[in-house]
Parts: sequence; C-alpha cells; structure tokens
Amino acid sequence: MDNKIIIIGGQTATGKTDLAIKIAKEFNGEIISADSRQVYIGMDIGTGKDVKNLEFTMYNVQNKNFQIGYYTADGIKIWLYDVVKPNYQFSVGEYQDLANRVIGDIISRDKIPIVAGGTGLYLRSLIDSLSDITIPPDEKLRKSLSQLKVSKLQKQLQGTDRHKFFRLNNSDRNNPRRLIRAIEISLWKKTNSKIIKKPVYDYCAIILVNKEKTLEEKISQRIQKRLREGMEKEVRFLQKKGYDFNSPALSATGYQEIKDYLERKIDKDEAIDRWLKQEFGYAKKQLVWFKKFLPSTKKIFWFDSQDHHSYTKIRNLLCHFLKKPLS
RNA sequence: GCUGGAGUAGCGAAGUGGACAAACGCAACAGACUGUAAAUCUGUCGUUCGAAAGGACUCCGAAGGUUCGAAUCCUUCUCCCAGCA
Repeated sequence: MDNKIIIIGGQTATGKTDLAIKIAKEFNGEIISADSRQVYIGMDIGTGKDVKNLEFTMYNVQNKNFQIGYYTADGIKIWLYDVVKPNYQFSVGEYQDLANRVIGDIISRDKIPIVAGGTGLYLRSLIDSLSDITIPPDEKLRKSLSQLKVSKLQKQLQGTDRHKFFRLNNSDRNNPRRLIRAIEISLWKKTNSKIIKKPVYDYCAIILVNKEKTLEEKISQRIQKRLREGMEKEVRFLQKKGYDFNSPALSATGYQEIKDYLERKIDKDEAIDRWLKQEFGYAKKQLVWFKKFLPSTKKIFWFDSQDHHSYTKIRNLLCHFLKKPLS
C-alpha cells in the first residue's frame, strides 16, 4: 500500500502541465490540478486550462458540496478543474479535502497521483500539517467583523487569543483578513475540539523555474496566444453571466484588464501592458513563496524547465522515488 | 499673431510664501502569509554616506529677480493644450 504522490510546482508559464502529462504517461499517473483559479467553471483561456476539445467526465467521489470530474488530455486524466462557478468563494480547506479524496481514489486504482499547479498554499496543504486549515469559516462572524477597523480587530483578537495576536508579525497584524480568520479560529477552538485526520503522503516535489528573461518572453507570448484563442469572448461571457469582477475568481490576472478594455476604459495596448505586468508580478510572488515555504529537504528539487537535461534528471529522480528500474 | 489654461519625482495627480525631498494613486523593488493565496497585508521608493538615529547634495519646464525664507510671488524665455485670428 504505497501512498506516494508526485508534486509539480513552480512559476506560471514554466510548463508544469506539460511536464505532468509527460510524467503521467511514463509512470501511469493521473494529474490533480493545484490551482486556485482553474477550479472555476468557464474560466479556461485566461487561467490556461487547455481544454477546448477535451471531454469532461463526471465522477462520484462522495463529497457533499461539490461535484467533480476529470478532463482527459492525451489519455491522461486531469482532476480538479471546473469545480465551482466563479461566484463561489473557493478556499484552501476545500481544496485540501477534495484533493485528498481524489488522491485516495487514484491510489486505490493503483495509479500515481501527480499534483501539479502554481498555487503554493494548495500544494502545501497536502504535504504539511497546516492543522488549523480544516477549521471551517463562520460567514456570520466574518460579515460582522468585516465592518470593523483594523484597530478594533486587533483588540478583539487580543481578547480571544492574546498569544496568537502577539505571535503575528507586523504585516499580519495589519491584515484584516488574517485578523478575522485568527479570531474565527480562536472562537472555534473554544467550543470545538480538534479532530484532524489527514493522510500523510510520501512525496517527491519538483519545482519548475525559468531564467527571468526567458520567463518574461514566455509570459508575453502566452498572453498573445490567449488573446488569439478568444480571451475577449470569455470575458464577455463572464460579464454576461453577471459575475462580480471583484470576486476572488475574477481577480485572476487578465480578466479585469480585458474587461476594462471591453468597456473602453483603456485601449487594447494598455490592457495588454497591464496584464503583462500583473502576470510578471504573479510569477515573482510565486518564486518568493516557493523559496520560503518549500524547504529544501531531500524531497524537493528545483529544475529549469528550459534546460534540455532537466527531463532526464527528473525522470531518473522519479524512477528512484517510485522504486522503478531505470530504463 | 492675440487671449486663456498648463508644465511637480518612472507615470498620473495634490500642494498656490515657512511644518516640502514634496500628500495620494499606479508602476518598480524587497518582504509576510495555516480556509478568499492569481487573494490579502507590510516596508522602501530624488541621489548619496550610515546598521540606525541622522547627515550631505540636488530638486517642482529654463534663466533671472523679490523675500530672512519660493514648487508657491514678479520678469523674460521655452514647450504643450484650448479659444480667437
């Protein structure tokens, strides 16, 4: 009974999905997306889900809140795309739950789960304990707390969990969202005992990066490609559906910019320029995150996806990890 | 050619005699982050020395002037926009 999973993380536009498919073919795997924006139905082009002509198959993984399924690309299953509509506020906790279920299912069918995506926290939720992450949100509480100023929230947290407050750094102490969550957790703990049962996996993580200049070129080309493939149409469709462009889903890079262009607030060049900047910024933040949170234990390996030798090295690494003979 | 408006840091934009190296927004750079993470939040952001406190230098289109003191007032020049010719 192996519980091995392969993780592929890294910056946007470095070819994580392509690599995942290649590995899946070679090692009899299935892919689980770890991307906070690809979970949204109808957001395909802008989030880089390459699913235009792919078939989606519903699958019963026994979850009361969501219906999930998989796309089949090149004979390989890709899970956790298209989980909710863009007006839904999806979160790490829900991701963790769904991903664990899917991983369990894949393992039970004697296949190798390959978790691939750029949302670092989603990946981390599968390999670190992150105990409080399972504590559910309290919408009523959030709503009432969101009216308060930061200083009030700080006071409130000091009241409910003094230690927690003083453990926060300056940045988090000024972050209303974090303060509210901290209050939520502390209140929850007062009336609930923690029972957190989480699978523990043996994992091997591959982090893909590119040299900065190469990455910028790739991002720029990809934006052009997305425009050709119909990004404008996708945005128009989402507008028509009446989705809130300030929602988490639509805060994905590119959507706001193209919307502003369609509404003639800015011209097309301006929109593309802003989109590019957003995307570069995103890639940089990803790098900061991966450097910090995936400690370089012997389970985590960094590769430049532009390096021709990378794939051979990755392959050897995975053969070793999965205890398969090198061929 | 005349009349009116305007020229402020990478961009946008406040400031209209002293608390101005100059609000604020964007961009940039650095960072934080255990249920919104492509989110949210923090710091830096004229140059320079310093770990910091702080110091030095340059600065609000250009040049000159008034004033103890000028981004702010005056003169000339220059560039831009609008109206009239």
